[in-house]
Amino acid sequence: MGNEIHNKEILLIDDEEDVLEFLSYNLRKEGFRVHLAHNGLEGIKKIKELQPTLVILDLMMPEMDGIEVCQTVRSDISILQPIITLLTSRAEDYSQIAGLDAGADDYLTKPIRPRLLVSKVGSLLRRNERENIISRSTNLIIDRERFIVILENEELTLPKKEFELLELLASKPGRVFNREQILSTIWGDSAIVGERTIDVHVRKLREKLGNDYIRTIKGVGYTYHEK
Amino acid sequence: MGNEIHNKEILLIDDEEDVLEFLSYNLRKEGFRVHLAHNGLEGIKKIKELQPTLVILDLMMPEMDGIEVCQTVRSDISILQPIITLLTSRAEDYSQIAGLDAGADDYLTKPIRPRLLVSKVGSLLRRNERENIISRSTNLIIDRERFIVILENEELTLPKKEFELLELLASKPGRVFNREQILSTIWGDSAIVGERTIDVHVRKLREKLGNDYIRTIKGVGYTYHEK
DNA sequence: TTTATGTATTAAGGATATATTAAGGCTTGG
DNA sequence: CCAAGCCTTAATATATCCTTAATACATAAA
Repeated sequence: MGNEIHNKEILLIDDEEDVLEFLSYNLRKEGFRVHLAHNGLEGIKKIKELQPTLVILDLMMPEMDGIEVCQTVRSDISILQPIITLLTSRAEDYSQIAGLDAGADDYLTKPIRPRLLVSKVGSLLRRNERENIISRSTNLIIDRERFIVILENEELTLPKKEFELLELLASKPGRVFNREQILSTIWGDSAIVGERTIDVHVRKLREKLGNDYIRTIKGVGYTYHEK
Repeated sequence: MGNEIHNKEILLIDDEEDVLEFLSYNLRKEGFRVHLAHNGLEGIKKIKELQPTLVILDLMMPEMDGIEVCQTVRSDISILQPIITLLTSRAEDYSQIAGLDAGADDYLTKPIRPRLLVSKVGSLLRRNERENIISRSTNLIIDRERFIVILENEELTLPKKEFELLELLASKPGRVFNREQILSTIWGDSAIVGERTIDVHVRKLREKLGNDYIRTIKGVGYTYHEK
């Protein structure tokens, strides 16, 4: 252990020196590249400088608490959005939800166990570099990193929703996704948009890909199918 | 509520005790039979022991995360394959798709709303009651996920009603379904359609499958029979 | 053989789900 | 601030599926 190489920056923001030390010690031991900040303002400044992949952020801090930092970061378009994990004490269950509302991705509960910390961080970072979808038979590549689609050697840049929709459908060629599944995956469980919206995006995709890739199963859903 | 009887095993795998408690409480209240595991390895062990119908699996766990568990389970042919649902945090949007790639069937997003949980679990278990139908002797496969029928290596896409009718008949080869049963299964108990409608759908099926599969028992009903 | 009963077959219309288009509101980048 | 592009909605068009109804056929009972 500790001999894995990580090339992503992690920023820890906490007002308590011991926590910073504890976290950074355990993460550095495993080869993570860790930076520190002692309060919210310094944290935001360093986020802009370092463009970290992951930020671990204490919820309780003087001056500017975790939620505020989170909201500030999320609403600042000049920031390359990091994964944000909140540090909370066990009993503050509601703060977790408030944190998620503010745009946090996950949370860690104190007291923190080193092994859990390390594996969670590893898992969060891994999640960040997802595999591309490649389908040989249809000659389709979905490049998640560059956010482009390559179809029959032609490069396409799709708008976000279209990209996500194609990504979902192509993730399981042949499988029929019903409207409910599509809505909850792409728009979230509290789906606010009308069902017709899906049709429109499908339309756009067909316009760009051709009509042969996405098949409608009337009354059931849509499916991406290999030719 | 809670007075329904479920005879299928559900396994929850999560490293956080509170989550396990929250989930199991809400599911048990509704009469589901719930088992617990605290990490991936224990989870896999219990999957082998219990052969659960449904596994709810946290994506983020120390040691072995949800994706790994999922892949392990899916590639182990000694395991009677359960339905796998991943628990994800809200903002990890694409992990849902990564999860699908890894062989998960569905996912739940944290924070979890009890009602959504219960209804989703119910519908997942129900889905499982009608698994894919495979008949060796007639060379028929009914693939519900892809919503297609494969007969003698030929792929057919049937309209919804025809699909459902064939699905019903083929679920018990040799058994005769009377019109009442067919109506209430496919059209629901508040059947509004005339009986002749069934004949028409049978006709369409015979047109597509050939005349040898669905047999009429005059005055009684229809049956799917092996050759 | 005739009649009665239940099913088969066909075509047409109605019903429903989806396709298509255009427009408006929003966000974003210059 | 304007221009461009994106997302969603709403209105309309289209397509496919479902159902009905009319007629033909088959079988068994009278």
